[in-house]
Amino acid sequence: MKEKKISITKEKIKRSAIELFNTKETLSITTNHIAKHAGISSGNLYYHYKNKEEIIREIYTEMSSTFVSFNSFEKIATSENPLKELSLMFDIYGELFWSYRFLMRDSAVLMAMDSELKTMFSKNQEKRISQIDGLLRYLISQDILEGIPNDEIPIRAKLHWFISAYWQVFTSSSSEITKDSIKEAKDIIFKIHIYPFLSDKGKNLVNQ
Amino acid sequence: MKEKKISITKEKIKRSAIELFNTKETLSITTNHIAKHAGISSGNLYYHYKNKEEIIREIYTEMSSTFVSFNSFEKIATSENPLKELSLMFDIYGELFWSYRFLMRDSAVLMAMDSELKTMFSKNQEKRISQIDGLLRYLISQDILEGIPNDEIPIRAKLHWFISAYWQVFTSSSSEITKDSIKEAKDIIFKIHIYPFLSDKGKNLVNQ
DNA sequence: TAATAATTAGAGTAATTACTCTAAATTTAA
DNA sequence: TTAAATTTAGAGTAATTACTCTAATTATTA
Repeated sequence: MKEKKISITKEKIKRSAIELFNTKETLSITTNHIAKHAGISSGNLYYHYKNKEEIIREIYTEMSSTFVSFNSFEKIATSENPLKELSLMFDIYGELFWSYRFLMRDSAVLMAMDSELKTMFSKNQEKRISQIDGLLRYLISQDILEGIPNDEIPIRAKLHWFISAYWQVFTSSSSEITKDSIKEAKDIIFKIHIYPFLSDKGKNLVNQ
Repeated sequence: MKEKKISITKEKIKRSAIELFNTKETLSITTNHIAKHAGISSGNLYYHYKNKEEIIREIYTEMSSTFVSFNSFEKIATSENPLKELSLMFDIYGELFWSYRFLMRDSAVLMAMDSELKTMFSKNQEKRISQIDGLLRYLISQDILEGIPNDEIPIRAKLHWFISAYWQVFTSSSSEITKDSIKEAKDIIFKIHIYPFLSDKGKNLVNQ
């Protein structure tokens, strides 16, 4: 079993990159900036990372696996109050999206610059959408949601993901991303896309 | 009254840019590519345009004013069947979005590279959203739509715009933009966000 | 301790590409 | 027809920035 040694420097590079990307214009940040901010030389940065894209991809992978670790259909399915559980899960995602907000905000830009990242993103996206699809079906099967035509489920799943993932792209076109703008995406999904389809049982769960 | 003389070369540059941006990766297209495709020299291109961004901004302005020329609240408000009129208008927008699809697809990238374009885009966006807001209120006032809480109108207007303008960003993250993917955005707005709120009167209008 | 391996600095390179400059060609005006 | 203005070509520049290379330092191991 090969042990991956965690290099402190490598970690420092990643953290610096996240902080700079989050707080400045992603496009304006060069590898030299990242190295400087990490307090190391440019050559050293390239000793740890093959190139700039690799840094970003590693950050994406980090966020992605954190996401997956919090993401559990079982937890929702076994909960007494699946809707509340879902809401909590959204709050955790919100924190995550905030920590890695440049990835959400500039996803389009980053994908345009790195096709490998685009592939990763796109694959991940498909998984999330089919997960949402399954979740909607589950909530309907449990008579928590009602009145959603079966043939609308796929497009609704797509739409939910679209809002979760792209609302920050939209927001950042006219203002800064804030924790509130992240919460806004959750609100849209719940208030506009879930609550109107609550069964009586579902309504009770929400009011609990 | 100063007459703007239309330069054939300038026009040729614009058309070439649109075609290249639409059909290739926007980021990969250089001014040299555009000049070559237009059959002129690079120096000539810069005689007509101050810089690359100016070309893109001019294309954006062109699309924007075409949009506005088709965009008429009056036409909807005076129509016997406002919903059908709205649907027709969406089809025209769809054509427009197709012709300038790189602007929709890569809006985030382009804005990241040109803050002036971002400002234009953002101002335009605000106008569209308040227009949609007004339209929703009108349809409600005419008892065509019902059941939409008043305090939800602003966020729904935002959401409608978001879907119209950003669905192509989402689509292009996993596949090519097609006329179908543009139509999909319309379908989502109508099927998911309008039809469920149709009054009996509204339903009749749709079935006409 | 000596030898080897891993890490680091930082100067320097290489490639890209937006944009400039000048002189020539063409068009317009007088 | 000649002078002036506009348009064009294309070679060349300038600036940026991702990335390389080498030599030195530090850590590890035998």
